[in-house]
Amino acid sequence: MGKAETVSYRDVKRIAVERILNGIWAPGSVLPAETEIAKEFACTRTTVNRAMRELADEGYLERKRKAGTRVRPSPLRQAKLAIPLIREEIEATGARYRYARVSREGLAAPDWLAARLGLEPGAAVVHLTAMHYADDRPFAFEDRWINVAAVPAVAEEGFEDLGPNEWLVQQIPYTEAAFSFGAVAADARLAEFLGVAAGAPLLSADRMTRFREVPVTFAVFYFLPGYRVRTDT
Amino acid sequence: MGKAETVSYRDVKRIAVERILNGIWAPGSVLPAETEIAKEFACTRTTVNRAMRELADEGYLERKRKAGTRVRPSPLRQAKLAIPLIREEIEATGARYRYARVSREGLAAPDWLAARLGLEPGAAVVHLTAMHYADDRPFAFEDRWINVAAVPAVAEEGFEDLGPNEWLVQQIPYTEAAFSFGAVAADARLAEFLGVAAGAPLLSADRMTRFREVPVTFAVFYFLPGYRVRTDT
DNA sequence: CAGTGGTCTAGACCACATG
DNA sequence: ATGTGGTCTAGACCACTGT
Repeated sequence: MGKAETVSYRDVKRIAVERILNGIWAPGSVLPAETEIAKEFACTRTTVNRAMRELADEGYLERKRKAGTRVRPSPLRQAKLAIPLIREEIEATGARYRYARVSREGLAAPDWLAARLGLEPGAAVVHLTAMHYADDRPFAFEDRWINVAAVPAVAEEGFEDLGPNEWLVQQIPYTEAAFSFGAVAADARLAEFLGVAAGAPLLSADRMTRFREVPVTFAVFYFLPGYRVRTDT
Repeated sequence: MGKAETVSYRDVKRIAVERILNGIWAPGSVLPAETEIAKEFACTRTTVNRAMRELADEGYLERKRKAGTRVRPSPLRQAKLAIPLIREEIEATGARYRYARVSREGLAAPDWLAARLGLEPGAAVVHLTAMHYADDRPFAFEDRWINVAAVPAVAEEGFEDLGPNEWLVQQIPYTEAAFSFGAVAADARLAEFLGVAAGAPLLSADRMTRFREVPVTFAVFYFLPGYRVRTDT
């Protein structure tokens, strides 16, 4: 009658989550062994294993050999952030994106930057500032430093037309990045460029990027008051 | 001579990432079919499949049935955020955590809240405000609304000693949450509680929580200037 | 030591999307 | 129509770790 032919790992996941939510598998308690569950569901252990592995990834379960699988006493809270790629973010709203370079300068890394990136003091860097507009309204101000040793071609690039992010993605597509978010008050320069009052609260987003452990770039974006970063979920 | 006995999906992943970073498998290009790769690595397709599936999860690859596996033209940037559980965050720094309720009030949901949570207008809610201290210095101000229908026991709870987050986790351990971050200026009340000047830039973190689609709670946390949220990576 | 999860193999069928 | 990934089965050996 039913259409059940084979049991999918999705089925196992669904039912397992149901049991966790219902408290049938209570927080902290140990689940039956994979072989047991496989027997109950009439599927192979491989299938159960995949289901349980994913549930562990998702923060529901904790697994240890010999000790077994247990329901996380307090659920692991994790959220995925989609990284704001400014151009796409603006165009997704239907607005027209515009980039404008403010300044570009090659110089020796100041101490704070060298310390932050782990560069030798005085290493060559390029300092770049730029504005991003949505339909000609200010959207974000970018303040970026690029490690010349990591991307020698940056010495020849003026960034007049192409934003540094898009340029860098062409040069070094795959990098590791660390982010942080905070609130800062607009100083006179930021206030002018963003068209807000001095002291206005801005969301600042730092981004540190490495390629094979080598620091590539450190960028700070300042967003207009009211802008929010959201999780996908 | 070598110790190679079997090929692990980790080996496949490692080598695949290496090839992507080296440009051997260039952005946008199509990889050989799983059966081909399995032949090359002298392992089963199952093993290749797991490696490729995880690399797709991690943002390196894009997979489609028939079309095959290709290297993401521009890498998918995603970051994992560990959710700030204030008590743990404070205690992790070695500071002493202290919670203090500011106010608690049962009332009908105001329109903006009903709209935001998807409640019927006038639904019963509890409004709670509280302070979180680190070593008796202000750390964050919490402004929270709880849907009584989702957690009837909240009607009996005063939150004098136990913070709402910890209480809620006991009541409903497994929930779905959506977050957003932004910058706001401290109003007079926030300035007083946090010990900063009015207008100071504060990081605000919203958190909307549901259980089986039912809205449970909406909370906003305001953090002192200087506070930053970081990704794990 | 012994039990549990971690992983690989070998083979099969299926679903989907492209041409 | 056909090729590619998606998934399941059945069985095996191994690695870790609690007792």
